[in-house]
Amino acid sequence: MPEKKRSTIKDVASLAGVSLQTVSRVINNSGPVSETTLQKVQQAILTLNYRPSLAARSLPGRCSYVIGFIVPYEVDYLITDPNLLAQISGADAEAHQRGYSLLLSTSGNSKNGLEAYERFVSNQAADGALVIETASSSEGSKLLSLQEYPYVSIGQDLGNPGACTVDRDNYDGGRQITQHLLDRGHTRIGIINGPAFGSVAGLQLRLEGHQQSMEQAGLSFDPSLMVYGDYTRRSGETATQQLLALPDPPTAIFALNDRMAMGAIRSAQKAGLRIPEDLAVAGFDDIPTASDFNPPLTTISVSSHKLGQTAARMLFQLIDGEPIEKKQVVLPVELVIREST
Amino acid sequence: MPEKKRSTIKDVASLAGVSLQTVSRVINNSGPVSETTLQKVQQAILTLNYRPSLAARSLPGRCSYVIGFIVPYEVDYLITDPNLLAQISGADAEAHQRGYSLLLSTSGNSKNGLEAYERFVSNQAADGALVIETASSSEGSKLLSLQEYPYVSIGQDLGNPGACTVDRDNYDGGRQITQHLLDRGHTRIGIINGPAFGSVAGLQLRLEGHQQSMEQAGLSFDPSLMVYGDYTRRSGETATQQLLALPDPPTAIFALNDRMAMGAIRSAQKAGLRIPEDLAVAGFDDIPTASDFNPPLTTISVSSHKLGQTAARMLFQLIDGEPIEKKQVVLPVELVIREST
DNA sequence: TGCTATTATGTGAACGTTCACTGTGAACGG
DNA sequence: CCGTTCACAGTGAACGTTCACATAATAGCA
Repeated sequence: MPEKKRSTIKDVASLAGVSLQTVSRVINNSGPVSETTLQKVQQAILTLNYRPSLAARSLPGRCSYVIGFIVPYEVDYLITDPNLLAQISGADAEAHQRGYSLLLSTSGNSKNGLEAYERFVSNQAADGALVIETASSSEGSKLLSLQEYPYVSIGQDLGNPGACTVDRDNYDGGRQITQHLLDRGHTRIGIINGPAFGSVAGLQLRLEGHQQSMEQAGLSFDPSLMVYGDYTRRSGETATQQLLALPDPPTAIFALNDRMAMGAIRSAQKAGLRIPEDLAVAGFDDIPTASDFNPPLTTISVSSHKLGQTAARMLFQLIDGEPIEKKQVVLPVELVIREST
Repeated sequence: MPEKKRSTIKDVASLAGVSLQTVSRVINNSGPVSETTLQKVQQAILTLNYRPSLAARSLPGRCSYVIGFIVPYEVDYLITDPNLLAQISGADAEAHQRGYSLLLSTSGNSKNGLEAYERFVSNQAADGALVIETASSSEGSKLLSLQEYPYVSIGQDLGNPGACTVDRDNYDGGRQITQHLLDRGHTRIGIINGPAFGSVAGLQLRLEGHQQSMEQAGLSFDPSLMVYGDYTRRSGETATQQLLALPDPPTAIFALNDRMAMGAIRSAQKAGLRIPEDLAVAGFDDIPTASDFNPPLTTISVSSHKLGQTAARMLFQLIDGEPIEKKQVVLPVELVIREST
């Protein structure tokens, strides 16, 4: 006979023959309980399949056992980012382990993206939030830090230099890709950058890594070999056409993300070039389809799952008020050499 | 001077000079309020930037203003599914519009995937849930329906034929792809199916659509032209090798998802075949990289955003206790013809 | 033995909101 | 002019949990 009402702490208490408070103590083991009562209570909890109500628990000013994950609205780019879900999943895994749940906000249909941030702060629906940083997210982060709301940025937080952030090592990635191309004998390396204006800090670092490698090899960075795209494959194609039309075209292209790299390859193939013999192409991010591409793409890989997990772990430190030794965490990246270079 | 405590309904009431209940009435417009008091209260709410506490609101047995989204744990396949996030985003948009938030559960690290389901039911953390149906999710759905927990399946709910489901029109998709290949003059069409055992109902429907088209054209479905993969690109490659090794190999391949189709193309190219001249290949799902592929993939497309949105809308009907006229909703699909056929 | 520290349990209030009532006046029909 | 109805506002309790405090029983020590 299934009960209509869910069992409450009261039911458990009366079944075990103890007071509410004792049951509460058992649940949170927040106080001394004798061995015998402990067992009685645990037995009762099991029998009734009792679970504390999240709402009631968070009411007395405590925590909500929920963390937020904010994905700023960015037309289609982010939503189709295959690595994003893995980041979310990583954060969820970490949250789950601590008995937390994950509240996702894609800050959907509201023109004013800030609404999503405000909800988190004043709703007290979540004890903290993870924020995917993009070109359009800095306002939101500023709002969070202003309210002293605990949050961790995934990516560079442009608005708040002192904020806690977790990011892949973009600098080292740019360095490694370039070094790899240099090792292959290339000296003229074309760059397909993101948008010229409003470019994200991550891309800037990739570029700096590139320059560093070039200079270390005694070469100088040639701005005439850099063109701009907008992350899409199509922009990678047109960018490549520009590069190949140069009087002295590059023998290798480093696209700052995989999609543009794929566009570059396609564009070059259409022009009759063989990859990698006539033109080497490398990307960045290692999206799942990078290995499926034709030819498979050399790129920079970082575990998105770990990225999310690390960020979540940091957020919990923040929530618990623990001191954070390192506010900016940079995750190591891995060069994945495939057939495109 | 920023207040430490968030403002409560009490603060609003005293500022507006009315009782708590009146404020509550304004918020939920659940009762008659005179024009003048209405304005006073609204003014006070604005001044204090007041937002009702979710926890307190859901405590008196009402709803939690949260819906869940359960993604069953499936090694890497689902997490890297680029369409999944769009579905989530669609559901979130719909939820957002109703003042709801979305609690995501990737049922992460718990071996026993059911834990995620139980949490939703007994925690009363969410008023209902959206469930991505996979081969491994039927147990969980059964648990939900047993507890009379409101939920909507995305995909076919194998465990509960009476459940509310939203799905793309797999049958029609299979039909359209096959018809398209027949129109191109192909009569021997190879099929790359999902796993032979534990295959999902969606795939079965795609196959039935295929058969229907074949029979309508006066052809019969040839089981010897069907091989099995496991959704991955690699399995598509080996499956294609099998098909091409046949004494009378097919001139076209219909892979039941895009990834396997990509594997098929790559495998055929390696064997020296031209796509689509020597072999036409079609997929299913229209993952973002399908158009980026080389050559771009002919496939079946459905708006994932809309899928999630429709499911959420249905869930809200369920939660509100509204009668559901159609429990199984099937979203129309679109044939996207690209260069691979 | 008596006095304090410790362990184990129970009691009442509080968290912020909504629900079921109760109480006003005013409008209306007879 | 009186009873009924309505529009509006307020009051107290309840939701399920935890917190601060009070109590009872045990143990430790002089």
